[in-house]
Amino acid sequence: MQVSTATAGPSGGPRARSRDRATAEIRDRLVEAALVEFANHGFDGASTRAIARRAGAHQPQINYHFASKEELWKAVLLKLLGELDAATAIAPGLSPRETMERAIRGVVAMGAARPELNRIMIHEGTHPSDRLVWLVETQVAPRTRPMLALWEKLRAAGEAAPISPELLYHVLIGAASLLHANAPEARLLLGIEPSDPAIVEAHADALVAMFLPPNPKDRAAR
Amino acid sequence: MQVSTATAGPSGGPRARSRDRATAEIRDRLVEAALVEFANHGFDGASTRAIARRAGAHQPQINYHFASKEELWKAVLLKLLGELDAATAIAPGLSPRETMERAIRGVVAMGAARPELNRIMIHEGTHPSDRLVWLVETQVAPRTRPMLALWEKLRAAGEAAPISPELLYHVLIGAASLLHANAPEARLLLGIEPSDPAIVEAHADALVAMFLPPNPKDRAAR
DNA sequence: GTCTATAATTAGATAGAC
DNA sequence: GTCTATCTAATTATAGAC
Repeated sequence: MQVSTATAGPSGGPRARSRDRATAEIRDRLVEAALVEFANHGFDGASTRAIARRAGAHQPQINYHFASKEELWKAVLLKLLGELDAATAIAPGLSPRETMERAIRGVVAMGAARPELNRIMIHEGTHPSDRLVWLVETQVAPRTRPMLALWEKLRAAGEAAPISPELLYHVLIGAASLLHANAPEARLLLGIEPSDPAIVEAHADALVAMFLPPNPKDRAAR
Repeated sequence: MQVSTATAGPSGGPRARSRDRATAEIRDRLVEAALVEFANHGFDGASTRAIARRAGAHQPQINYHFASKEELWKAVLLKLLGELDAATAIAPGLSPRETMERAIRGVVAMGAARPELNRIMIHEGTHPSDRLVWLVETQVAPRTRPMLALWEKLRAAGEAAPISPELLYHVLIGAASLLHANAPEARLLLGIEPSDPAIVEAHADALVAMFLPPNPKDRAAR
């Protein structure tokens, strides 16, 4: 990564700050363009020329602002995962069941708003690579553990569908994200627009009903 | 692979049949190799050289046996979809519920045995292309319609989870296939082997329980 | 920081000897 | 049918003028 080492004064006069702002902007434009190209064609299938063109920049600017295509890819994922964190942030004071419901709705909302994250993860997950190891070990695993612990608690309380924690992650993410990751297919096959708010809500409702079925004890208590 | 030098007689002596057999064999080896490369890297990311290497052939043989990379890709899908049909063939005399249960178990079994089909479909579904149009219109749509009709029947009978037919396809396929499509990720993240028969069975059992929950009427009748 | 030019490699496809 | 050589185009990355 190219750090903007100030050529200006000791540490940042007005001009240096203005230039830093411009640098941050072009970097973000490149990340936004790369996110789409990586999501559409996979890492190998995406070309830095197409990314630069989409960003309104020249191809060598990628190697200037990022050390390599791979570093650009990592920047893409860090940005998208930050947005995922915002969409699934846990609110304090909620019951385990409410927490899980919020997580499910957050995952669906994120998949609809930013299908690129799931597209990229799905592309990468199909074959072993150094990128996949980085992604799983440093990003996915830390985010997954709290959800699996929560699931075990719900299962013990009889409030969760009969799915083992080992299977939960892929069953839930698959059920929640494929419609959006493969939205172009859904448009052709079903003639629907997966990002339509009414569909997003129906989708989330269905998943909550399936993964968090009504608790028999609650029904008895009513 | 060296074939008998025979140019053989006018139309189909023993030697011609032997050559046809050899041709069919190399074609299938190329299809099997292509299936893995397309599944791992997507259409754009897969190279014909890597495919030929995996098949123990030379790169120009692909253009000799298939008109183009795209025709090879279509041959891959026709083979895999034929196997899917075999795995999900409907048995006569079963109730709608039993038929749906068999379909769910067949989809899971196919995903575990041939993860390449779902990997390729997932790669293609992320962006519009002529290949996607061909895939959806000529292959996916005809196979999907009977399943959706069956689902509506089950929903009307109160035997199906509360998912609209429009959402069913992607929710079910996502829940059933992501674990296998992204098996390399699951191995790293969870330390499990998704093709393990015990996991395949537990996975299918969980999906059947979630998508075909016990019918309240049946419970009342017991 | 940008942009032109280009190096070094690889892509899909073809020609022609065998 | 196979296989070597090769064509054209596209790839990531770099050099250097501005």
